[in-house]
Amino acid sequence: MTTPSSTSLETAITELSLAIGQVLRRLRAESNPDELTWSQIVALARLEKAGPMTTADLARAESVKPQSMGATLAELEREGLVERHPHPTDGRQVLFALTAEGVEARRKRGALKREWLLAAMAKFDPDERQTLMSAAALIKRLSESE
Amino acid sequence: MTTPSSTSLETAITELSLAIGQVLRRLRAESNPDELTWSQIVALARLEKAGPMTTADLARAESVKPQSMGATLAELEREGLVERHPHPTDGRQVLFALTAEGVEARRKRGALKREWLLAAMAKFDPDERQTLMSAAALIKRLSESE
DNA sequence: TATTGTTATACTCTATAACTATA
DNA sequence: TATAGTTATAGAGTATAACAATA
Repeated sequence: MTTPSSTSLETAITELSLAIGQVLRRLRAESNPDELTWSQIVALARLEKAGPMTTADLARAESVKPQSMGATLAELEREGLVERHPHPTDGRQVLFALTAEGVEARRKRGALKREWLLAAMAKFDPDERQTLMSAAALIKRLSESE
Repeated sequence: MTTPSSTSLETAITELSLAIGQVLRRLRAESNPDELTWSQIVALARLEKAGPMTTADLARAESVKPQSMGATLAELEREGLVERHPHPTDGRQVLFALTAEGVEARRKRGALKREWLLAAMAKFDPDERQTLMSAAALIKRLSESE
């Protein structure tokens, strides 16, 4: 833990985590009153990819507490972007599913963030884009670590 | 914007941004009552790297509003981790600098997050670590885009 | 007993708006 | 006028604690 190589690994980790934090602040800042919030986009994207899920499963998948995910889902439900269905066999559980409006909203009301990222990525050369795409998969594994 | 290649770029971008968000949530979750918050770590790291800075410069560097950075610095000052110095020529500006306690705190009170990241990185092979380190520099450029 | 979800409450982070002091 | 910083207020995101319903 005190060898030169782990020290440089630690420096690199600091740089990586600072950079990650900053990109997320930039993404959050790309917004207008109609735009979905980041946590809403994340929840909708997860439901679209994985199909109907319970609050607890969504919370586990996104590394937040069930109460926090519950608040996000309550707001999405209020806007008609998700709807709840009873679980077929377990009366405690509630399955949340995207509505047609939810699919539409995810495409349209996250546009500014997507456009900012696309424009920023366009400034990289193909090799650099490839590195970022490879890194995306690794960062995903990183977030699932432990 | 509708060609196959930009579509796959867009998919990759979505994956990248979701992964980035999730890593940051994991990092935030690695905490105990003594641990510094993420925004405190970021501000201390910036001051340590770049030397004394004004609120406005720090805010620009981290893509937040001066008022937001002011709140972070006020808390750090209350804990004795930074101190303010008058600007030599401009009476409006205030230069914030790390104290000895600030240097110490950055090393010790962000330990859980650093340990989690180190442990997670240890699970990658050398090629993958190299990809992540290259990506760190690119992600930094991404955050500075525009 | 353990799990799912809800309600209540609080803290962090960030924003906007209005203000003061200095340039 | 323009800029640096402060104060006041609000909203998003998340957490913990206490509870009810179901398994």
